[in-house]
Amino acid sequence: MNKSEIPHLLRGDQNPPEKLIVREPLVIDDFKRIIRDMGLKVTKQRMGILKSLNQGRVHVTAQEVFEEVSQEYPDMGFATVYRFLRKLTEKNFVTEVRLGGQAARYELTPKQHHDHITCVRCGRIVEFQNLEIEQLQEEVAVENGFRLTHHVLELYGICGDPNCHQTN
Amino acid sequence: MNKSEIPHLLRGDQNPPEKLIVREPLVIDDFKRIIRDMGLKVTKQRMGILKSLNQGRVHVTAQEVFEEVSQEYPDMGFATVYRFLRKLTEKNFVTEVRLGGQAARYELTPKQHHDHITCVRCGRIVEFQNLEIEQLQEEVAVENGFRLTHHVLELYGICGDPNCHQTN
DNA sequence: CATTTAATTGAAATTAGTTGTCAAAAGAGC
DNA sequence: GCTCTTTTGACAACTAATTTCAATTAAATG
Ligand SMILES: [Mn+2]
Ligand SMILES: [Mn+2]
Ligand SMILES: [Zn+2]
Ligand SMILES: [Zn+2]
Repeated sequence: MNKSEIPHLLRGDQNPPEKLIVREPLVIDDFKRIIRDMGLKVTKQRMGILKSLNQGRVHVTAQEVFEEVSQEYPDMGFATVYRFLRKLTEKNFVTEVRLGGQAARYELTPKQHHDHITCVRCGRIVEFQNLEIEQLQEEVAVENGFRLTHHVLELYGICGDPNCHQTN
Repeated sequence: MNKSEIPHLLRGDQNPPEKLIVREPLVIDDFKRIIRDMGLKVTKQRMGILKSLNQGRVHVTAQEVFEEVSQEYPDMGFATVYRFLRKLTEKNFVTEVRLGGQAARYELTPKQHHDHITCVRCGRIVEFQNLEIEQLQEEVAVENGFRLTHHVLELYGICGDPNCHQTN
């Protein structure tokens, strides 16, 4: 990874930032538990999809999951990925992130709720948590006579990478 | 409109709420000015699209615009609506609102920036403005080494309409 | 007003992402 | 292993949006 991509270095901070959103990696047995908790059968395809979500990049598309799992199970179908991602999302084991009309991205739902800020130049996604904003959203809902169920907060901007600051 | 759909009445407020986001209706000459400002030719299709956006419902889909303009110009094509809405959006005369993977909705960009809260039961969309949240978004961006360009904040919940409170 | 020219149009094809269908394959309980 | 039900992959279908292209039209020019 290019050092210039790391904002805290550009800002001259002394220590690397703690990753804001903590993810405790899962093991094989966790995958099985997740699948059985949903009342579904454990299959190699489903195990592969969870394994793929659990390692490597965090916000992946169905396409990316498909490609990754296909390495191990070459005759897996697209539909299986979409179907299982949908189930996981319904049961909140996975969170769907939709960035501006593009393909949906998926991540294993971490303990802490968070939102995202995306670089419009390089596509880098940074996670953040802001309890003040969360609280204010509740207030806005009440003021308008709503009971809040969920929200989508996506920030877009230009990140600290010098490549992303080109004026063109 | 059903009285029970109006949150301020349910909350027992004395006066109807001022519409938070003010929209000064445009006239024919404004449409022409908008089109010419973009360096485009004035056509009856484009005039019809702007007229449609200017009257009636605020957050409309391309489909809805197409249907409305088709009444007057029955042989207008879909592509014309999409093309012009895209141009208008690029030039910020129109704002695209995307609610959860559905078809994009469009509105003439009003003077004041605002966000939306949508009822997950009846689909009603209410506009709001919260400068505190806007400010906090800026701070979040800076903290993460970003220069903020824009954001998407969509709240979802259950509105004041009794029909929307059914526990089913 | 007529001529010219480049922009715009509608129809249809195309794309991207996702969902539905269905017969064959494969888990899970016995 | 046998049975029953779920799950699967292939492929069709679907939705929203975009692209292509020949015909039409706005508008600049004289
Ligand atoms: Mn995330
Ligand atoms: Mn609005
Ligand atoms: Zn960047
Ligand atoms: Zn409602």
